[in-house]
Amino acid sequence: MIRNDSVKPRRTRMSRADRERQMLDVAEEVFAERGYGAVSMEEIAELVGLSKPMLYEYFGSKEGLLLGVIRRARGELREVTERAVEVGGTPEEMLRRGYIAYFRFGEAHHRAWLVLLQEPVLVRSAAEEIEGIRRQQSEMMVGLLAAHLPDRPRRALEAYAESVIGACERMALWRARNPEVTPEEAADHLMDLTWTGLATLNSSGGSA
Amino acid sequence: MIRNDSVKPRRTRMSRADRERQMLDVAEEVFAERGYGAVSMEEIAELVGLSKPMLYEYFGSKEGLLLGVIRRARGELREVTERAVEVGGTPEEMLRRGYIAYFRFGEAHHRAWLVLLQEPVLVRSAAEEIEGIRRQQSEMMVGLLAAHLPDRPRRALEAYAESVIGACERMALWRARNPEVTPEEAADHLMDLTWTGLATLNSSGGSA
DNA sequence: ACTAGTAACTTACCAGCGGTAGGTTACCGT
DNA sequence: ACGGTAACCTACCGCTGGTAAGTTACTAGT
Repeated sequence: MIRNDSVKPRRTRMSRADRERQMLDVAEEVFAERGYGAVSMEEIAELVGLSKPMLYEYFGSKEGLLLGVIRRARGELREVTERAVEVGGTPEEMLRRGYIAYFRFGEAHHRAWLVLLQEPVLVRSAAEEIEGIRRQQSEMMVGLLAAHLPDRPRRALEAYAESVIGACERMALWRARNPEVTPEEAADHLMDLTWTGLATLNSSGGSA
Repeated sequence: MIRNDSVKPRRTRMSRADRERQMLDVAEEVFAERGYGAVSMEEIAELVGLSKPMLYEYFGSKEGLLLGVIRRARGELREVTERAVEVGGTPEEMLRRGYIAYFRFGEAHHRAWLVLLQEPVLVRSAAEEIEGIRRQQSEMMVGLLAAHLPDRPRRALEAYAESVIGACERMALWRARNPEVTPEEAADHLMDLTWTGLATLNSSGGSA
């Protein structure tokens, strides 16, 4: 049988792990670029250079694929922020370093970032999965706050943690619209709000 | 021709405005309950008691329907918070009243609320629409802050506003998981964080 | 070097969804 | 009584997510 590689190019077979990473890369890019709903599985498969059923073998469903993308990105983010916080120092320094790490991650992985911030709540079945990761994020934050505010009830600390995370996410989105703002600057603004507080901000210096 | 009303019940014809409101009510409930992706237009039409093309005549597309739900809810929310802030008083009072109004709205319209917070990210066009409304939200917040912090550059005020909005949204989601937290309590926590600031929080009283 | 096994990959299909064209029915003004 | 029009329906289409069943290429054992 004659092979015509120019029409049907030789598909290089890959190991499970490599293929999976490649699929996630493609999905991440295209979800971020055009949105989950606007991209078909067929199209993703074509971009990867495979046929659709392969995606389903690896991820089970379209939701599963999105979930894979989100999980990977969240994992990397968690690693980065935790490392930044675990250096130690005063609570203020830790908080600030955490903020900076968070925004730097957004800069470096900015495609993954968009997916992470914009798509997660979509998937109903993924809600629990996401919830777990969030709880980790929140736990870390609560731990940090507990060291600094030992007298506060845990409920209050949870509320602070949740609010801080929300502020971070929104700030990251704002930064995406204002790319000239550096991670350090963004962190300064957040420190002004969450650390110094609006009350004392008009008398003290704060960020420029 | 013989009419059998028990099989095909008499559909009460309604005026444009009434039908539209009814459609939005149904869509809001079912989107919140099961998620945008898990509900078909056919099903919504059936719940309304009409056939599918009617939905398309009114809203153009499924996205359009979601957009309608979101727009209505956002409009109501904006109205409520603006009214709460426009009463005047010190910046601190205004901010606190704004928070409370925000969380009270979440309690009163809690189905609409879930749609509002969770679904926009899914649909691209909806996300853009939302962005506009958010900008209004942000504008209002910047105005409030500008009165209190006249010396800050506008860029910083924008950053604060954005962060505060993010904190609110996240806090609302947290409250959905902890229903025993009252709107006033949630507002107190947010005031602790954004007004008093974490730095001064361990020495001053703050919320219980 | 030949075969057997298996893991990677494909073609070909389906049900159900969003969306639409074109016809039908009930209400209103005259 | 009778158009006219606005509300409404039936019947269809193309495409998408998802799957069953078969094919191809790499690998290990002899």
